[in-house]
Amino acid sequence: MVFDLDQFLPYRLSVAAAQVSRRFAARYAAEAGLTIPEWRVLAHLGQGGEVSVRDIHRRVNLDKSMVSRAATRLEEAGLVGKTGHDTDRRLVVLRLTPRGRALMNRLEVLAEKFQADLLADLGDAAPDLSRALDRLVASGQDRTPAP
Amino acid sequence: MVFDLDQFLPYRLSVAAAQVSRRFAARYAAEAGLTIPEWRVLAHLGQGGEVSVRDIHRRVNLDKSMVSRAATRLEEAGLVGKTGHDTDRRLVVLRLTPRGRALMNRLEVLAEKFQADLLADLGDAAPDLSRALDRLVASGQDRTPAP
DNA sequence: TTGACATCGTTGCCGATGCAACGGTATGAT
DNA sequence: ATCATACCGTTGCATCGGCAACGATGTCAA
Repeated sequence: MVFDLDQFLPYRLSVAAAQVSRRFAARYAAEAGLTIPEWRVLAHLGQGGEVSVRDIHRRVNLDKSMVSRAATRLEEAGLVGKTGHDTDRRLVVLRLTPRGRALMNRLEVLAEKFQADLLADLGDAAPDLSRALDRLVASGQDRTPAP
Repeated sequence: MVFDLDQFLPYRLSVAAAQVSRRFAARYAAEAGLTIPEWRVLAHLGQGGEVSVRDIHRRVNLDKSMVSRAATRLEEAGLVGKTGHDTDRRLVVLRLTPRGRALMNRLEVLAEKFQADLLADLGDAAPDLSRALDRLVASGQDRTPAP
C-alpha cells in the first residue's frame, strides 16, 4: 500500500496544531480559566481599542456565535465591556475593562514565553514554518471566492 | 502594545490546520459522506491489516470514544468488519470489508491529489514545513511524560 | 417617503468532541 | 485458586463548534 497517513500533510498539520493548542490552552486555563475562544477575543481586544463582534469574527477566524457567547461570558466575568455604537446602533462595541487589561498583561507574558519555548524547540526551522503557514492560508483564501 | 495575535504561532498553526482540514473534509464528505474521524479510521485500516480500537486511538490521535463510534458507523455502512480477537477477548479487531477497501482505493487517489495541490502551493517551503511539523510533535511528546 | 435589500448580533439546534464511569477481561502476586 | 490491579471498548454526559434563522437596524434606489 502506497498511502501513508503519517506522510499526509493535512493530518500532520492537524495533529501538530491540536497538540500545541492543547498545551497552551492548558496554561491559560490554569491561569485564568479561559476557553480558547475567550482567549482569542481577549487577545484581539488587547491590540485594538474598540472593536465590534463582526471585526473579531472576521479577524480571528471565529464564528459569530462563538464571539457573541465568549463576549457574554467575558462581560459576566467583568473583563470586557459591551456598549452600543454611537452612530450605527446595530454594532456592539467591545473593550477591555481595567481588570481585563490587567489580565491580558499577565497572559501576554505567558504567551510570549510559550512562543519562545516553541521557537527554541523549532530552532532554525522556525522561519521556514512561518513562511509555509503564510503560504497555506494565502492559498486557502483563493479557493474561497465570493459566493 | 507588543503582542500581536497574527505573530503568535499556536494561533497561526490552528488557523492553517483548520482551513486545510476543512477543505479536505469537504472533498471526501462529498465523495463518500465521511466525517473526519471516520476518514482517519479508514485511512489507518488501509495501511495496517488487522487493528484494534486502541491501536487507532494511540496512533491517530483520536479519543477512544471517537474511534469506537466511528467504527460502529463504518460497520453499519458495511465498510468495516468487527471481530473478536482470538486470544485476548477484550480486543475488537477491525478490518476493511471489500467495499471498504474499494472506497479507500478511491479516497487515496483523492488524498494524493489533494496533497499534490497543497505541495504545489507550498513550493519549496514544503520540505521545511514537513521538518518543522516533525520537530513540533517531537517536542510535544517530551512534555507529556508518563503520569 | 417608501420599500426592497444588506448587515449586525443573538439564539436555537444538531452533530462533534473530550472526559469519566462502567462492565467485561486479562495479568500478576500471594 | 484467589484476589487486587490494569487494561479494553462502550456508553452517558456536558460542552464546544458551526450552521441557519430571526429581530433589529442601516442603506440605497425609485
